[in-house]
Amino acid sequence: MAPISSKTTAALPIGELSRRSGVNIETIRYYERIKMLPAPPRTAAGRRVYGPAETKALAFIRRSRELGFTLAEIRALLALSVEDGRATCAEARKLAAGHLGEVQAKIADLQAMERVLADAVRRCDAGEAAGCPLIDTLSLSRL
Amino acid sequence: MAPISSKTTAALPIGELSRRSGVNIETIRYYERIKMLPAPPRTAAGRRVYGPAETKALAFIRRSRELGFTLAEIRALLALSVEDGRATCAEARKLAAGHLGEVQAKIADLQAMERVLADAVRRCDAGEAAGCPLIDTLSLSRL
DNA sequence: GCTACATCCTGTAGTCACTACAGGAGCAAG
DNA sequence: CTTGCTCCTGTAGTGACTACAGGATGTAGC
Repeated sequence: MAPISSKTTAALPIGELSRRSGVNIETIRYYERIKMLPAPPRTAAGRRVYGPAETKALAFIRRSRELGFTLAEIRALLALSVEDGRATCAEARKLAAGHLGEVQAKIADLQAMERVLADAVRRCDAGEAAGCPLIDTLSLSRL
Repeated sequence: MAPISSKTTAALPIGELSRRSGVNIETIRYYERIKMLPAPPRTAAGRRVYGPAETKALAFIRRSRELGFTLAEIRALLALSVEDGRATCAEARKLAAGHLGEVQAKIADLQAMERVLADAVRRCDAGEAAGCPLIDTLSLSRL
């Protein structure tokens, strides 16, 4: 069995954290600048040293970004993640439900685009009479 | 019957063009600045006057934006729309097919997000044992 | 100790497609 | 003539990064 505190994430330089988290070095520094991530301790020479806390926060941010949350939303979620209790969870649920609605709306938008595009491409392949069906599709506006 | 050349779009000031096209005034001027739209003639006092050609170009751009094309892609499509011929149409088809692929990929991404979000919200409603299922979902990374 | 080379630092500017002013001029109606 | 609208230019801000420039530091081999 692995020891309780395995030292694999004990103290990482930014490059190693970047490699492990899949988050760009520049992006990590950017998160620090805009106060999404706490400023980590530094070596005598001024290099950042990341511990488990920062590593976890970054993983949280990355995961949230993958789910499409904005940085503003993630800031709120991060604040909620340190507290706990029923009210906190309800707050988080509300944020996520709102975001879920936006995701679903965006899917619907994209599916509408997909239908029109697929149809135009198909008509292009079918080789219609006059002109290009694709250009024609873009030219007609329903106004 | 309406006369062959109805004068409804003969010469519009920018505000009217904006209202009819649904494109923001600032956006129309922005398109002119980045050369997406040709610079229209001006009145003696320097005000823009839009004719049918500009109106059509703007409608083309708007329609293309609604279908998710980038301005760079639209620039290419606009160039193609003035030419014609089989090669031109094939070129347009290629652009649209590429874009269609991107749209489909984005839909797949969003659907993956949707699944995870919907599941997390559902588990939140179910009132699980320890902690908030939503925060937990965001905390665990598969790395 | 010296030389490469990798990694890190700060700070600034660029990306995309707008959007929002500030500060001023022109025009139409009452 | 004043009120209020539309229009003009030019600049700066948005979100979420990304890409340098120009320099300091760390590490490995000789």
